[in-house]
Amino acid sequence: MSSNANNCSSCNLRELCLPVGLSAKELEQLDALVTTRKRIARGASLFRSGDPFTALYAVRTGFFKTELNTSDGRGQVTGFQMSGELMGLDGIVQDHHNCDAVALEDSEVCVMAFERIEALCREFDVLQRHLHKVMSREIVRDQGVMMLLGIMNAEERVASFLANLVDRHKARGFSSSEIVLRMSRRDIGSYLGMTIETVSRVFSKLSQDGIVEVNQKHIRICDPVQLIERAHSIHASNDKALA
Amino acid sequence: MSSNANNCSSCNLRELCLPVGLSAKELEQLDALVTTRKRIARGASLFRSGDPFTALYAVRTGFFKTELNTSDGRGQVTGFQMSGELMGLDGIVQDHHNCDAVALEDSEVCVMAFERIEALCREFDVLQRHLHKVMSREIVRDQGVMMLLGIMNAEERVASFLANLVDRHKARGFSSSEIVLRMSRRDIGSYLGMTIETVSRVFSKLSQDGIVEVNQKHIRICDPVQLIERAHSIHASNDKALA
DNA sequence: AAAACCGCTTGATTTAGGTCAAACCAAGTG
DNA sequence: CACTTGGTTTGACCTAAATCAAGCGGTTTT
Repeated sequence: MSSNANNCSSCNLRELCLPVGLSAKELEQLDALVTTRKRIARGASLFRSGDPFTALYAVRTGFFKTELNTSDGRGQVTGFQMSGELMGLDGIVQDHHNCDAVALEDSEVCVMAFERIEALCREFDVLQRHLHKVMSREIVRDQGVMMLLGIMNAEERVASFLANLVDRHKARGFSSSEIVLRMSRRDIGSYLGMTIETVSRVFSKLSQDGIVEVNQKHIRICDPVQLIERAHSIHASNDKALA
Repeated sequence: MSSNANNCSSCNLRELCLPVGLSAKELEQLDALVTTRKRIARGASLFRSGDPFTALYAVRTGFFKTELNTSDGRGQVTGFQMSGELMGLDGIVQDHHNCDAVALEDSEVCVMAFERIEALCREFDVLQRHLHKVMSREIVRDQGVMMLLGIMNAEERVASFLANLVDRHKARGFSSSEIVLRMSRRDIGSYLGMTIETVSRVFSKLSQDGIVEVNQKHIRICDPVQLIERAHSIHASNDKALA
């Protein structure tokens, strides 16, 4: 029994979460990486800003948001994490976490002690390279969000957000036309730097234009091509580029 | 002669750029890290999006911006780098760079072959930890920019930007009250997600309020305390937090 | 030295998205 | 079942910042 044993080598998220191309022997070592699992109930935090940093976490099942909280109680959602994705990289630099990780549904994470990760990385260059790629990917992702917040209008932001979710669903073999939003409009608004009202209005607009069907948290992508169009139009003043 | 020899152990930027607490033997190894130096003229690029990734770069002298360019010719400045700061981390994940690094004045960088960095990190855990901290710091910095772009108004953005520059000048032992902006208003606007006109207006406002004196690229910080105040006021609607 | 140019500032006007307010709609709950 | 409650939608109005436009020093060109 227990075919979903407590190891990475048999995990079906391996290709998303951990490096490919490891030898059998290396894979064995890898299984030593995940020391424990942890269940987080919907609404609870995996870690909070200021908590001591000891481990990285991979989402096994469920869905998370990470957010920064300001002194005045407002917050900025910095990302959403789904199965196979990592959390906690922000904690390395100061040995404590710099954001909150909140479960948006009942979730389970793999706990990987960072000391152990580092030790293994010193032994296996493939794993080392993978860790560096994971961190680099996070940097590139963050820069994409900067771009979104810096130069895109409301419609482009929402379209990018949806297109991105679709991609990540596809990568997991989920339906790419039918997605269920795990986060509230407030979270979406915070992530995209706009109010819930504007998020709602853009959803309605995309719906009117036949690109998506919106039913509360249920989104059907009717026209994925148009969706990507909307994500990349980058203002109306494209004419400058032509001149 | 040549007391500014081609090694890290004698570089006065070491504390910013590389880890402290290395033994003499480790420092020797470290000197093997910087294989070459490279001069970049003002306006020239150190690397461009799409270039193959082979190395990380530390600014030795000068000043850089990194920016993402969109298909339509618009760009988003993602950061400014001064002496001791690293560039190129974005390139690891896909083995090619994901942004352009442009010198804003005649500059010199230390070239550190990434393969060699990784090899040394497998040997020295102190260096390994340092590299991870550097990457984590970049992630935390990026999240700070997200916050800036997501929830701050124009004045807060500009004040944060200036306060940040002041901090980095301090860390280098430069004057903290007198700074020279190396970048154009356009670059500042792009970084802060606003137009050059708005940047200019906020500078004028801060100047009228006696917080700074602005003379083209020369900025005198008259009231650093007030400057930080302005950076953190986070809208006028703080009352919610009190309720 | 006039002219053309470039980056910056300032003013007038417009607009995208924020704010305020009301209604709507599921999902609990007494 | 009426009644909260909390998230969402929609409409009316407002404002911060964008856009449009003009002028202002420097600096380079001719």
